Order: sequence, then C-alpha cells, then structure tokens
Amino acid sequence: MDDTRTKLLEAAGPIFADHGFQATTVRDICQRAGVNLASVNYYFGDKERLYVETVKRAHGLAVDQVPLPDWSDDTPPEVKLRDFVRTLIERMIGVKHASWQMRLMMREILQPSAACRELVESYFRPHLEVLLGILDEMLPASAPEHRRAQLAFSLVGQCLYYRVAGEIVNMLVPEEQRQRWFSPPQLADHIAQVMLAALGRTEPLSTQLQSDCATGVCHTD
Amino acid sequence: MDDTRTKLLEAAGPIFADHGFQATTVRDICQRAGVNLASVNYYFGDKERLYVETVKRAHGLAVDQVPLPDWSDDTPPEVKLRDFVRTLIERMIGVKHASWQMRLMMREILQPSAACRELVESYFRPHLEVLLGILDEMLPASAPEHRRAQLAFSLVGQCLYYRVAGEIVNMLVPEEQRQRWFSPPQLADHIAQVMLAALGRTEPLSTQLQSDCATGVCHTD
DNA sequence: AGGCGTTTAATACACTTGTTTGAAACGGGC
DNA sequence: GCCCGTTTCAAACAAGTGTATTAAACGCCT
Repeated sequence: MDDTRTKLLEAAGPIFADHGFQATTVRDICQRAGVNLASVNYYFGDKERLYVETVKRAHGLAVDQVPLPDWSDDTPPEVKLRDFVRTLIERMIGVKHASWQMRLMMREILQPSAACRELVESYFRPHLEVLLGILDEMLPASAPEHRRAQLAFSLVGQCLYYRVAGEIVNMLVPEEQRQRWFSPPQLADHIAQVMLAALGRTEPLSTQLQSDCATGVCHTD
Repeated sequence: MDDTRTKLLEAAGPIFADHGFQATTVRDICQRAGVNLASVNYYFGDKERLYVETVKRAHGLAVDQVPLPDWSDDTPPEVKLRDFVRTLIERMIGVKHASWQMRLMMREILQPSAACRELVESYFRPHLEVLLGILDEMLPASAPEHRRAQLAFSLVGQCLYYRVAGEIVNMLVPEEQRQRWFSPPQLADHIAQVMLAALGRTEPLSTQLQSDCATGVCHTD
C-alpha cells in the first residue's frame, strides 16, 4: 500500500515550499505526515529523491488545477492573449489555499536544481510555445524571433511579478486600494491591456485612461 | 581594528546570496574570510545579526554602484523612462561580477525576513516614487492612482523577470541567440519600447517590427 | 496455522550545525 | 617591563541533521 508514500508527498509539498530543500528536515515531514522517520528513506531512498518527486508532483497539480482553455479556431488572438494572462495570474496568485505548488516552483525558477531541467521542458517550454503562437497571430511575419521571445517574456514577467514580489506589493500599496483594485482578474486585465496596447491592437493606455475610467477594466467577479 | 569585521561582511555577502540564510554555514563564511570560526559571534553576536548587516550593506552597495541619473528639468519623460529601465536592468543582470547584492535582495523580496521592512522604505518606495513621477508626465490627470501603480509594476516586473528567471531564460533561448540579442541594453530598450508603445508615446510594436528591423532597437555597446 | 515478503517502528550512528569557552597573542599607556 | 583591554585561536559543547540498522508488526498466500 502506497498510502504512507503519498502521505509523505503531501506533507513534503508545503514544507519544502516554505523552507526550501536544505532548511526542511526529514523529521518535520514525517511528523506532519504522521509516519515514521525511516519512511522517507524506505520509500524514496533519500531526502533529495523525495524532493524531486515533490517538485514533479507540484508542477502536475499546478497545471491540472488551472488549465489553459482550449480555444476554438476562430477565437481572436486578443481574447486568447487575455485568457492566457488570466490563467497565468490565476496560477500565480489565485487559488490561495493550495499555492504551495507555485511557491515550490518559484524556488526552482530562482535557483534551479536537479529537478528543474525536466520542469522547463515539460512545463515552461510548452507554455512558451502557446504564447508565441498567440503573439504570431498579431505580429508581422517580419518580426524577428528574438523580439517575439522578448515580448513573451515581457508578458510572463508582469505576471510573475505579483508572485515574486507579492509581499513587497503588499507593503507598498495600502490595504484598501489593494482590496478594491488588485484582485487577480483586475491585474490580469491590466497586463493584457498593456500588451495589447503595446502591440497596437487597442487604443494606447493614456487615451484609454483619459475617458471615464469605468471603461477599460472589466470587473469579473 | 574592524578589519576582520569587514572581511566577514565581504565574505558573507556572496555566500548568503547563493545559499540563503539557513543553508550557509558560519564555517563557510569564516573560511572564505580567512578568519577564525569564533569571529562571527564575537563581532556580530550571532549568525542572524551578521545576516541583516549583510543585507543592509548589499542594498547600500547596489544603489551606489548603479545610481539613477539625475535628469535636467527639460528631459523628456520618454528618455527618463528609458534611462530608468536601463538602470534597473543594469542592476538586475549587469555588473556581472558583483551581482551578489541583487541575488541577496531577491531572496528578501521573495521571502521577506526581519531585514526587509527597512529595505522597502529606504529602497523600493523611493524608486517607485521616481517611476510614478515619470509616468505622471505621460498620463492624463484623470488616470486613477491604482492604474499608475500597476503600470509601474508592469515595468518593474519585466525587468525583474530576467533576474528571477534568468536561468530559465538560459534554458529556453539558444546560446547563440542570447549572445546576440539579450544583452542588458538590448533588453532594456525592448522593455522601454513596450511601455512607451503601450502608453502611446511611440508607434505600436507591430508596426515598428514591420519596417526593417535594424531600426527600433538601438545597440548601445 | 505457519511462513514470508512487505511495511512500520524505535533506536543508534556518524556527522554537521551554531555557539561557547578559556587560554594565548597582541598593542598601547604608565 | 608590566598591565590590561581587545582580539584571535583551537578546541569542545550541545543540539539537530540525514541515514542505517535492527527487530517487531502486518497482510496474504498455501
């Protein structure tokens, strides 16, 4: 019965996410899992094997939890882009409860370990390809490859920011303003607007913001 | 003589930046500094005090090393914005040799510790104010405050990305392309272009990229 | 029931950790 | 020279670490 094996994986996730690989102790994990100390070595060989297994599982859960929508063929690229941003933001800072997966992946992004190469190939690269496909629909054929990649990174960077620097944002923006204007869908729409305006698919932001500010941001909650 | 004190601080910087607080050992630091093991306790009391001292010093060095230019009053906001981005990018991924300061601050951003609140007030908030000032010159007076902040975060997020996810970018973009098109000034100019286009201060990117692609990116090296 | 592979359990081991200790070395001031 | 506050040093300490070992408990087949 692999019951205690999954109990271990389940307990290890949040702990690794919070403290990192080095700073978490096998004893902590076992205690939280309610299993014996020797179990991690019995089931995974050593602490590191348990770690990479946990990372893999985190990435699996993250994509299952908030999957990309599958668009019909005639979906305009503007909608696809906005949906893409919404999905990213939702994965980053939505799903408040179970976001240990993202915290763990963030550690891998910042300081790749052995488990990371696989993460890149099976998670980041496919997503990048999707995004590049969307951008291609809006860019002239003459746009060089590196500019497309940089545009993609610009978009992802804006989303990633609220995960990486979320605590800093909390300190910089007063609570009340945060509550009213910094919900995930609002942030997502802002980022989508920036990108679409930069690409010339909508009015520039400065003119959008000139009119009554109720338009321009759709409140989806 | 505070010689060994500064030797300790100097040695501790890169090590804390690489491994984080928990995972670095006092022995490592002392060995690298070439001083006795007991010195850190003698001079700083304990490991944590040494850590916050190191963080403070890192932030000091980071601003001294790549300061913001002081613009003349008639500098157009477009130039200021581009300079701002260049400074940020330079701090993030330029100064290859001595970038342990940023790596260390990145850890504080991702997981704020005791040393962080001070970092926010004396470093992040002043910079945000400068950026907001620049954006104000380009935005209509009717633009709500939260949208200005979000625009600022969009800009910073794009810069931060290459520091946070630099390793991932390295895995996603082939070496040759990186060498030719991903130098700090090139990335900075791309990001400035995205923001200026989004704000309507330049042509949208899709039309910029339609013309011969030699224009549009200035190669500053 | 009995035997056997699998899983759990408690404990021990070797090692690393941050910190402390006490003595030795140093450096000026009288 | 001698004293005394400061600094260095080697060694040791206690706590905590990952892992190994051993025996006990379990589940299941014939």
